[in-house]
Amino acid sequence: MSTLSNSPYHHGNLRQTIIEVALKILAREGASGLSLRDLARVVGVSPAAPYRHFDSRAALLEALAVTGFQRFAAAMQEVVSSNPPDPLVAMGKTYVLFALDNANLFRLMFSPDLKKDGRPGLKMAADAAFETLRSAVGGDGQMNRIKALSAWAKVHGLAVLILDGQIAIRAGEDMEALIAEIIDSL
Amino acid sequence: MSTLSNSPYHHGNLRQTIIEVALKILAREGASGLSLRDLARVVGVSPAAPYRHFDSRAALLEALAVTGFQRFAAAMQEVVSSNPPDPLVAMGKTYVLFALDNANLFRLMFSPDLKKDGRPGLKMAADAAFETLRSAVGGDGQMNRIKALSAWAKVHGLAVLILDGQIAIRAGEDMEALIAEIIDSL
DNA sequence: ACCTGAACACCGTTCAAGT
DNA sequence: ACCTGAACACCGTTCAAGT
Repeated sequence: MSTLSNSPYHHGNLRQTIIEVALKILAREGASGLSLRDLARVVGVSPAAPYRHFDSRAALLEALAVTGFQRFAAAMQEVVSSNPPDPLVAMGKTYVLFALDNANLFRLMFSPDLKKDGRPGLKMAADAAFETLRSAVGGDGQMNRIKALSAWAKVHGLAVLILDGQIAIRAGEDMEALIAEIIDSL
Repeated sequence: MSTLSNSPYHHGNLRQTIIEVALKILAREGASGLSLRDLARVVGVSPAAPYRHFDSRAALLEALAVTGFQRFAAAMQEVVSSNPPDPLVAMGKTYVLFALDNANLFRLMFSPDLKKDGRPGLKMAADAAFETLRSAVGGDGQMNRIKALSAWAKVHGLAVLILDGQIAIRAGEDMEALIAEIIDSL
């Protein structure tokens, strides 16, 4: 049971609170706008407090990215479970829409700075998420490696280019329809 | 003619010197490892000196990214000029190899933080580079918009996934051969 | 066990002042 | 015109000290 104390962070929930607030700031400002000191200020805690729960800023970002991969994997699982007529196409659309709906989180998941640190938890979460993809797509042996990589590259590239604003919508065009047209050619 | 003075930056070449040194640091450390103060130290100038030539750190990064898009466009022009049997495939391979050979520069060119600032020079350089692509590929009207975007997404996605280490090489496999196999299916 | 306060070594940026 | 020196408001991180 939670107490009515106004210093609830002695009760072990600071870590979770930090992650939740950080996810909100990330969604609004992007990773570069997420500072540990500012985060501590928002949460109402001293600048040193987050270090009880995360080794470093990079460790916090890793935790956020891991959350992102888990949500991503869940979205993929869900669309597969719904037994769509063409699973590959359905997953491709979900992949791109997830990126658009979680733009800054998606960018963090593939951030080179995070990868540079070689954090093992991130790679594990990413591998787990993509294993979900692989098993759904190649589980029956219908696709070879080259075809699977081609499909992945196309879907991922589409997501990244739209996020970057490189693929812009034209007058009278609908982004979801455009995505569907491109993914349908898988 | 250059002087033998040991303070050559009164002669108007500090801007160019900064860009050259910054490109080297970028290649080694990535954008997050490029600090203006460190850069000034390496060049042998005060921390405020770069501000005579660049409005901000973001303005310097933009200049580097613009240089990147110019080199990228030049690489694309060159491969088209060599009249390859299949221009689309040849450009695709050059696209991916450029990304691998200039990893940190390529990442900067598509950096969300840079885009976030809405710097107009960056968008112009990017548009010019991709116009080169478009005119080479769609100039004869053989490709429609969907096919062109599909090819672009696939090539760009392949580059990004390899850079991120998501597409790893297997035993006895050669990365260039793998790229060729994937691009050949364009 | 968990958090605070103060400190250290950095940043990006500005601005008066020097040549 | 171009650069310096010093300052300001920030960082991430560490560490002794408090409860």
